[in-house]
Amino acid sequence: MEQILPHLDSVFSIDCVLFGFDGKELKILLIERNEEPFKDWWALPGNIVGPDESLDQSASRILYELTGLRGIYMEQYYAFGDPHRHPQGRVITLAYYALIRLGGDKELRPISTYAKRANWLPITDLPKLAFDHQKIYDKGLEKIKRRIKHQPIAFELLPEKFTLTQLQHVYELVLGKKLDKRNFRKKIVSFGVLKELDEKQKGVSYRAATLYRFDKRKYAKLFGKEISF
Amino acid sequence: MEQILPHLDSVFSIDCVLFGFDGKELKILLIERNEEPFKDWWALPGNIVGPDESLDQSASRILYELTGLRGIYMEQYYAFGDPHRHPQGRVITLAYYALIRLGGDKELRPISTYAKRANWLPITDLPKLAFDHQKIYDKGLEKIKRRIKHQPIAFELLPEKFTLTQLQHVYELVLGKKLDKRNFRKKIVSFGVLKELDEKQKGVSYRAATLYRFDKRKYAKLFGKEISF
DNA sequence: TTACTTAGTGTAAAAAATACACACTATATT
DNA sequence: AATATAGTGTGTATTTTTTACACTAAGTAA
Repeated sequence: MEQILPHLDSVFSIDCVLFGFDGKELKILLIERNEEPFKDWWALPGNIVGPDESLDQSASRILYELTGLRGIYMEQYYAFGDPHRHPQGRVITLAYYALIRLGGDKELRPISTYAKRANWLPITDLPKLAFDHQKIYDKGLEKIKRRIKHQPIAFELLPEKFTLTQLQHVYELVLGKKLDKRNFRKKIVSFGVLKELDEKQKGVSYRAATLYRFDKRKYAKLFGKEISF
Repeated sequence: MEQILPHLDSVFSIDCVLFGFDGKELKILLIERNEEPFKDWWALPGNIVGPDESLDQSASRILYELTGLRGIYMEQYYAFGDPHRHPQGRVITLAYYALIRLGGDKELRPISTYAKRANWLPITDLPKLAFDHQKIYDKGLEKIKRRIKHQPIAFELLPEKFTLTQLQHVYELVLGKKLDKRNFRKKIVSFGVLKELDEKQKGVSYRAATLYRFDKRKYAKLFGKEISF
C-alpha cells in the first residue's frame, strides 16, 4: 500500500559485514563504539541511508567512508527490523556484505567520528557484538557460504594474480572444511574460467607455484551468472 | 551507525508476492489500485510496517488482512529502495513471498479499502504493474526457483495429501521446464521425506493415483534445513 | 467389451564426485 | 656440493548421481 505517505518517524540504516582475507585468515571489520548505547562494544560499521541515495549507492558510500575503498563487490542480503533491536527507537537496518582483499598496498583510511577505532578481527575469535549484530554477522556468513558454491565471489578476496592453493584456502575458510587438493584443482580448472599465467609466485622459500587470473569475460560468456564450485 | 536517531521522513512498507497454485496454474495475487498514483493499474498487495511490529509479523498481518489466511510460509527476500521508485516520496519497501494452496474451501476475504478488487492472475499472462513491482515480482520468482531446489517449499503449494504427479507439476511450473517422470519419482522418493498413504485420489475419471503426505518430522531429522530436489 | 486416460515401473550408459600417494622443484642450510 | 625442507603438481580406480528412454497396469466411461 503505497499511495498514502504518512509522516512517520522511522530510521533506516545500513550495516556492513566486510569480509577481508589477508592470505591467512578470514576477518571482518569491526568498530569500537564511542557512544551510548553499547559504548565500548564492538559493532558492525554502518550508517543512515541518505534521502537521495539508492540502497546500493548508500552501501558503497558507507564502505568508502570507512575504508577508502571503491569498486568493491557488495550485496544486500537481509533486513533486520525487530522493533526492539535498538534501545532508543525503531531502526530498521539493511545488511550488506562485501568481500575485500587485505594487506598489500592500501591502508584503511581513519574511521569517521563515531568510533574509537576500527579493526580487522579474525572470524574465529570475535568479541561480543552490540545490538543484534551477531545475528547480522551469522546470517552474512551463511550467505557467503552458500554463494561461494555457485558464484565466483572467492576471487574478490584474492589479489588479481593468485595460486590455486590460495584459492583453495579461501574456499576452505569460507566453507569451514578441508578440501582435497587434486579434486579441487581438477574441478576448478575444468570450468575454464581461470587463465594460467606465465608467471610464478615470488618470494617464497620453496618451489614457486603458477599464478592464475580469473577470466571475467570467459565466465560471463559461459555461465551468464551461475556456476557450481 | 545507530547511536543517533535523527527525525527523518521515511516510509517503510512491505510488498508481497503471493504465489498460489490451484492444481493447474501458478498465479499471483494482484490488486487493482483505486487511487493515484497508478490509479487503475495492477499492483502487488502491500502495506506500511506498523511501529511495534517485527517485519515478519507485519508481513503476516498484511497477508491476513488481504486473504484471511494465517500460518502461511512467508519469507523476506529483498529490499527495494530506489529514491525515485515512488513518485510521491521516498518509500523503501521490503519484499516477501508466500506460497499458498488455492481453490477448495476458503475464499479470499474481501480486500481492504485501497483497492477496487483483487485477483489471482496466472504468471504466464501478467499485466503491466505499478511502481517497480515487475522488478519485485521477477526477483521473487527467481528466488523461489532457486529455493525449490534445496528446500521443501513445493509442499506449501499443495494440499496436505497430494499425488506425485501433482508434485511434479508444481516443480515444472516453478522451474519452467519439463521433468522426466521416472527420474523425478525416483529422486523425490529416495529422500525419504514423503509418506505414502493408503488412500487414493478420488473423483477422477481414470486410474486413481496414490496419495502422499510430506513428513515434516522425518525431514527435520534427516536434513535440518537443507536438501537437493 | 472396448476405448481412453493416467499411474506406475527398471535398466543401461554417461557424467560427476570421491578417495587416495608420491615424485618434483626451488630455496635454505651446512 | 650435498642435504634437508616445504609446498607444487599430477592420475586412476571406485562409487554415486544423473540422464535417457517405453511399456504395462488400473480404473472410468461409453
